[in-house]
Amino acid sequence: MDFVIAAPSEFNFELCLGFLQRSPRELLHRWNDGRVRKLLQIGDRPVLFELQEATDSRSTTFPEKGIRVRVLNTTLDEDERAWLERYVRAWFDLDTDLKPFYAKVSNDKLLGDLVTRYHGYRIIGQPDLFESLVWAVLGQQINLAFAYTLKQRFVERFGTSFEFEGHPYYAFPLPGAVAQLSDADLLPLQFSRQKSLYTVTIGKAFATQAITQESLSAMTLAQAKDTLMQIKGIGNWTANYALMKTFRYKDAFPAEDVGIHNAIRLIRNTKQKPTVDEVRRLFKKYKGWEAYATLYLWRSLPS
DNA sequence: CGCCAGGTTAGAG
DNA sequence: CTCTAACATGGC
Repeated sequence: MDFVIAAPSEFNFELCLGFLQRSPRELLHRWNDGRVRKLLQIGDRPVLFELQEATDSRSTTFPEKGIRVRVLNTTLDEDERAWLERYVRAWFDLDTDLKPFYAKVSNDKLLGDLVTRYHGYRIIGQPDLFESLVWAVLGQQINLAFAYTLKQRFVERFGTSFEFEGHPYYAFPLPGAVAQLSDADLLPLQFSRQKSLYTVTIGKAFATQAITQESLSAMTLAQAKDTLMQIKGIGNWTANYALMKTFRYKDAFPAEDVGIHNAIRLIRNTKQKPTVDEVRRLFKKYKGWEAYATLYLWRSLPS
């Protein structure tokens, strides 16, 4: 079965696909020839779907810009189809109107050129809060390539997989499984003791429902951030990263992020990186769009 | 080899 | 409250 999801004109599928193709170690989706495939669980059923750009301006049966969704391994009923459509819309942040952001920063010193060059680039979300938080912890204080190595080992070892046409499709490890892990499981994957502790702590917080995605989704950004930061290992950077990627708060951004700092340094062509306080001051002019300012700065970084 | 990496915490001052 | 050391190892 397949269907098309309409996308706004400020959407560039290729750029967004580029983000998903960042690391050859990524196991949570596969890509090939302009298409991306991902495994989800609907209830207890594996659902494997494929996305590709849907552009056919000659047709009047679907919009000029859109994403074609094909479900590969099963058939969905109407409720499930609607659920998958919402998932994809959220994944690619299709419901955000970027016009006000572009208008705001079109002449900005840092972002002006970037929003022209990467017009239609959107925040690829991480719809699952647990996955968002653990991935952020893996990325703390190490280079992204190594973070992907850790994630690959973690997902291979503790996630579940579903085979289709000879390829495995992985799902992220569930909190219940992660809560039962220890240093003995994670240090061999080259987690630091700190990452090991933080990962298991987050697993326990979700497994015991001390934290639930549902309860956080009802909070304000400040409330959600405070709640998350009570968990050991989740600081301001991690909380904001997850809130930006999972709940898509447009005003969330990880001010401590070294990628933001380096992007600003490179655009300004200066030797010194800005301080966190300076970044916060700079970002005041992006009020309401801090998450997107962050995205475009990240995109500006070399490879 | 040396410096840096999509930070956070605990402890000192 | 602010500042600093420790974490821990790959990537380049």
